[in-house]
Amino acid sequence: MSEKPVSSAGLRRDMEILEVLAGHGDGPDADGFGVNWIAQRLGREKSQVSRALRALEAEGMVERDPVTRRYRLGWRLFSLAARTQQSRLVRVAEPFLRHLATLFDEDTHLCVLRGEMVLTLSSVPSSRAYHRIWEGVSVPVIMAAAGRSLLADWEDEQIRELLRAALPSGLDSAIGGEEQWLADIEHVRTAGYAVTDVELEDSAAGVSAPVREHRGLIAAAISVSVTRTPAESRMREMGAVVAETARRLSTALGLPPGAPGSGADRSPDPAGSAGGR
Amino acid sequence: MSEKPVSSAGLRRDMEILEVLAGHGDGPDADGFGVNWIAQRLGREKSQVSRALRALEAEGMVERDPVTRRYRLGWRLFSLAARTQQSRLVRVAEPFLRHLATLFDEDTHLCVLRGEMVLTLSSVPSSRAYHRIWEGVSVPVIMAAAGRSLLADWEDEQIRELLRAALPSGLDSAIGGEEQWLADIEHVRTAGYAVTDVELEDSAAGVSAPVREHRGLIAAAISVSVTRTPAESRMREMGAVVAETARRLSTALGLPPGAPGSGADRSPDPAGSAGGR
DNA sequence: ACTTATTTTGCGCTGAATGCAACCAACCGC
DNA sequence: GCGGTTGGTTGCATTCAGCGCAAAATAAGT
Repeated sequence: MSEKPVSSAGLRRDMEILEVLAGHGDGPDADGFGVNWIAQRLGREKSQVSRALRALEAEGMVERDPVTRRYRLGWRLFSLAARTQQSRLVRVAEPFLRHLATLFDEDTHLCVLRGEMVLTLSSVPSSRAYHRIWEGVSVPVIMAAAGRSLLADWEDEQIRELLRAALPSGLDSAIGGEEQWLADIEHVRTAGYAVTDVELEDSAAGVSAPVREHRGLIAAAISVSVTRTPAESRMREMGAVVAETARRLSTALGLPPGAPGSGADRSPDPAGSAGGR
Repeated sequence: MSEKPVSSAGLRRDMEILEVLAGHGDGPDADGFGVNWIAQRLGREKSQVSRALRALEAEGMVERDPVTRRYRLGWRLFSLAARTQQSRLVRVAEPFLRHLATLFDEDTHLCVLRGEMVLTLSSVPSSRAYHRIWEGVSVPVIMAAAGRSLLADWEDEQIRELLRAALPSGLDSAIGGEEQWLADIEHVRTAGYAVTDVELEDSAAGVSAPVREHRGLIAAAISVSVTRTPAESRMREMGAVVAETARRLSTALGLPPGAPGSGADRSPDPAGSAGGR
């Protein structure tokens, strides 16, 4: 009659504490929070919070600045998440891919970037008959429909470098020149998806959108290949849907609500003058 | 003298469970883990694990596949992890790592010191095929390529202490003796980077350089592992580039242009942070 | 259907978390 | 130096929540 004894009290308390520590935005955001502040915010006993925090620290869930005595989230959370993110990606993405595959009735793929190659992790085929199996196959990033989405966070300079290295011959016209690429990528940054016309023979055209993991980095891309190219407007429609799906997948992977385009901080050029090769 | 009332029992149990869920590599890696398997692996009561998992699920720390009934880490954990200090560091460092990875076409890592272990925060793989995933994994500081860079600000005496504690057997020759270490570290202080020959099997050799945060303290290290060892001179070239990149990253983190060697204040007693005991 | 494998639940008992208050330690202005 | 204020830890009796055992429920084979 009272309530459900669903979750244990101690755990709930710990989670509340972690949530407070995670919550940037209110209070002295500067760095970390003191015991008293947390206790007051949760309406709990100081002693309780103090002890809980010491336990959490012993486990590495939080860490304490030795000088300011303030707590913040610890390395253990990061470590746990980082080790699992990889395997989690495919599993969590599957229903999203299937949704798109049935919605458009086109082959839908999940791709990741490895070096300068795009690796297809999983595919959901359309209802139409045989398809080429892409799972486990790598193709050069400039050839893949998902390429533009996967590179969206790269510095323009790095992209140019990659393109110049990967476009030895006069293929420029075939897959679009450097400027076309940069324009496409800018489109990914603003609109959230990419539209490609002609690249690999098998997947003539397609739309793709970047998927971000918990840290906000682009971890993968959803790519829908289109066999018979529809009208331009239709492609854009599809792109918007794919982008939205990719965004929801990102959230399911733990990406916090903020910074969808990751416009947060385009960090300064790491290359600089270090040209030596 | 029986035991230490360090950490609470329930929390420790929960952490052990999470650690099992994060640890893919043994057991039915495929998808999550069942209650029984976890209980057996931890040597705990099934009932205990069952209840703990339900509580963790209610908090979103783990999630259960409704059909296979297996557990795996949940969105809440990832969401929290995204807001750690380490995540911020990773996000800022990523383009710098990528720059090095493409420049050398070698795996590039960002590592931090945690107690006497080196935790790899993020890795950017080279174009060459499959590599071991190091993200979220810790290795002893004496085994890591980044170790020398991370310890560069320590007092010689403390380094000796650490080495003596960490070198129980006759490994000295394998990874270089005390004096070799101190010489290497002195090299980091003067030249800004470290070169290591043979440590972990997987990352045979590499170069690394320390990254400093706004106060000038070493917060992390960039480490480029080299699979096929190139000539000595080439390694030194790479070292210089890595050091320069690390310095740019430091600046991006808020380090003022001055005091690159941070000879400013060799902090008197960092020993307080010593881990287990 | 039966048998096995896996997970959940009921329930006394014990140990660990709770809350209060006292205690400790900085920090601040004077 | 002193009293005051803020921030954090510790001692201790009470009490409640988690523990383990075993039995019930559920799923999965055969």
